[in-house]
Amino acid sequence: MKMHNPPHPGEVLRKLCLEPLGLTVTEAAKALGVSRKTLSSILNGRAGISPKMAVRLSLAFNTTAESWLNQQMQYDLWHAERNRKRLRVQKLSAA
Amino acid sequence: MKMHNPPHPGEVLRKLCLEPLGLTVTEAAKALGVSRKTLSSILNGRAGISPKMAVRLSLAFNTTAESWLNQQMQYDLWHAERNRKRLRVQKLSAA
DNA sequence: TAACCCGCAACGATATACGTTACACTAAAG
DNA sequence: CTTTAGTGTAACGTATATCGTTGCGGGTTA
Repeated sequence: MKMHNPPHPGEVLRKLCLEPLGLTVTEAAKALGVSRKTLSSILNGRAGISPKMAVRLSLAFNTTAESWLNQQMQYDLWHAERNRKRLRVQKLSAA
Repeated sequence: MKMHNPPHPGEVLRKLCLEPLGLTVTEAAKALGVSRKTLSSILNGRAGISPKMAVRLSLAFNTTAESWLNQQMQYDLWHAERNRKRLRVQKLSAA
């Protein structure tokens, strides 16, 4: 069981992509082809990274879309697992 | 570049979980705590596997939620990559 | 025939991604 | 001090997605 809160991918994006290149949010949003608000929401953890956005990031920053989606998945999964005790689910397979 | 269409996770779910246990859709849906329609949509490729659903599957079938979300991610990513040429994105990092 | 299972259409509630516009705050430059 | 650039974010609209309920037609089986 992994027990530490995975960072929101937006934080990583800012620290690893925008800051090293000295990019402003406005500049990066324009280059990515999205609105400033859309990028800002991601950077501040108010929106997730969609598959389409992951592809945009891969094109702009020469990375893999998979790595971005993977981070998003880990983040979503961690939050979903936190509430798993509230789900009433019967076991269907033998342990 | 991976070039083969990844299967929809719903197919895998049916083949690897429902059929081996001889479960009907109705039974499985009840055990998972979702409506028959919800599960049917997933099995027939009309809905994706959400993080919450992945946790339900992990509890019912003694698997990892990550494996289900990973399959969903590969599926979504493949479809997003297919249209990446339509995205107007500027490169921001040196190759 | 009757009981059960299935896919699916229709409708609503809720959430997310994305856009535009507008406002207030900050920091830097004139 | 005034102007400007950058930022966060609220409001509002649109499109799409998950998930629920209800109901219907078709298939299988007892």
